Amino acid sequence: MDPQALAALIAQCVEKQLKAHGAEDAPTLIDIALERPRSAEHGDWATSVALKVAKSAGVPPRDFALALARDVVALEGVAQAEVAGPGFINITLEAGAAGELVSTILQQGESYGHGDALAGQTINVEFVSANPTGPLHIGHTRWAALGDSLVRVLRSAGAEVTSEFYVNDAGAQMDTFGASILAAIVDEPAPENGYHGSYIKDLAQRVLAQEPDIVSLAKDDQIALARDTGYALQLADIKASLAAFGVEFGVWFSERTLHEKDASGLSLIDGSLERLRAGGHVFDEDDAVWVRTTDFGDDKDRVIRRANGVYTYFAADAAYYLSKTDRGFAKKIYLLGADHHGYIHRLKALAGAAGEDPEKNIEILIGQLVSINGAKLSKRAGNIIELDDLREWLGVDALRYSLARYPADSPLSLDPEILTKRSNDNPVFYVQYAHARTHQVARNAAASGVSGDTFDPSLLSEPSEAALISSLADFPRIVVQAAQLREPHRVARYLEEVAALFHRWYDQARVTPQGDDPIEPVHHTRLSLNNAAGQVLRNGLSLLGVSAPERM
RNA sequence: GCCCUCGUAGCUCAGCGGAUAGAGCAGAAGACUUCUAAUCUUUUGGCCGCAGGUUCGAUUCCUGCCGAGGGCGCCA
Repeated sequence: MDPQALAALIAQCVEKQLKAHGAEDAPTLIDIALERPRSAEHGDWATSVALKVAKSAGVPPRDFALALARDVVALEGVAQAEVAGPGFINITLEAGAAGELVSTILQQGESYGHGDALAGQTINVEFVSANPTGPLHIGHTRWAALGDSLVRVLRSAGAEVTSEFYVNDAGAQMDTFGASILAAIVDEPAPENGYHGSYIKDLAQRVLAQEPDIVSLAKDDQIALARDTGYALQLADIKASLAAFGVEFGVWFSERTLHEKDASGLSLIDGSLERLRAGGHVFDEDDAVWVRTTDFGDDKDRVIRRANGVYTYFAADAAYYLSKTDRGFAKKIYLLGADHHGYIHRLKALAGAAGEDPEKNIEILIGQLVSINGAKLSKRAGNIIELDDLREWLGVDALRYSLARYPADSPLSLDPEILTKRSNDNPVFYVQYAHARTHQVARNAAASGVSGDTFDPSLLSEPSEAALISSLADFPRIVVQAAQLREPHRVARYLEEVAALFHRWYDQARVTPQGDDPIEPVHHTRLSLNNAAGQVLRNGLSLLGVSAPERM
């Protein structure tokens, strides 16, 4: 029996008890809040539903729990239902009923963990969105790992998700970028506030190789050519870095397309301003056009078009936001670095000014900085640490896993020595090793004639087996939770728990008989449990973009 | 000055308003003629920054304070 089915049955029991006490409100499935107790003495599953609904029934929680427990224990497959503490109900399943889950997992295979909790939601997740003026650095690396895992988790929960990279390819920084490359080509010092760092010199050489005639052009044309050629090269590098990191984007959205005039001479930005004006949150003052973002919690109103008629960056943000709406995304998720947190109010204000609900249609996840060995890194400075270097140094798996196992808002300092260790210190190896071990066990089983063709779940009666099974049963719920809370790190933490329970079980129960002992049904049955554990570990790692090796 | 995030074991960090606050590492003691010991078992270690509030119940939600980091533009 899986927890969802159990929760549904308990919901019926609760409903019955509520009616018996004359209360009207029937609880939803969420109210059951079936959870896995930390302590094994508390059974396989526990619910605090009695504490929550007792008030509406007008009886003390413990009395309600006692009555409810009598109904629950009568359910098929339930071995025990005990009331503990103020009114918790601790449920122990019969070994056979719990073990059935193993065949469910093996049947569903890769799709075990997929669900429809977020079905019908169309979500746009924008992340990384680095300026195409330089290589991706360690901060981008964190957002790439986190954002991509979030996308996978959301999809697994049934949402329709598009991952998107906003390319800031318009604006003065692009000209500075072009001028910086040009300076390197003609061997002049970099312009003030320009980009330096050795990658500019590399780009300059590649631009020169591609456009050898650039030196003979007029100055403005030189800058434009250096800019556009360098941009194409740099963006291709960024795409290649992300692809090597296992991160794919559905849409690469160019900011320039927002500025382009259509046949009637109007750009998307022009149109957006008029749409916002219609919403009533736009006003004119000092010859400039403003959005009253203070209506939505911003600390000051924002200029969207300057007195000189030029749009601000905020105008492009507005047009971009509306573009997402026009492309059918009801929910827009932005993953931004901590240095962009000042954008929260103005972005939410955009949603409000556009006539949408800032609480529902837009979500902004702010991520804290990462450091390695306490060193913080700056993009403009020459000492950036690149994603590519990190990947080659630590490997995709260790890097992605380490970055995805912490919540985005937790400041993070990684220890490179731990990331390269092959032991318990390093959680990615611990989890991957557990997965490899399931394959090793299966290989040994096959070699000694344990086929798994007999499956009798009532034989899975060891405490370590019950613990492993109920953790495997929890996977779909963990995925939904990670999706709803936008916290993919929950998957990683869960996998570490499954790995620990698997290792413990491996230590205590054998799949292949020892020595000359005969092969018995329990061995076949345990092979199925072993394989189910491997499946869950594999499915979970895949949500994090981490490989699941069969041998280590 | 205003805004955002964070403050949990010696360290790095988990913790969906619930039970005795957890994991790994570090410290102590054990288990290898092994299904790979890359593992497992036992154990030491906490005013959950401080003070109030809401609640049957607060590490969790709210307010204030203290501390750490980051950010404030008619820049992009």
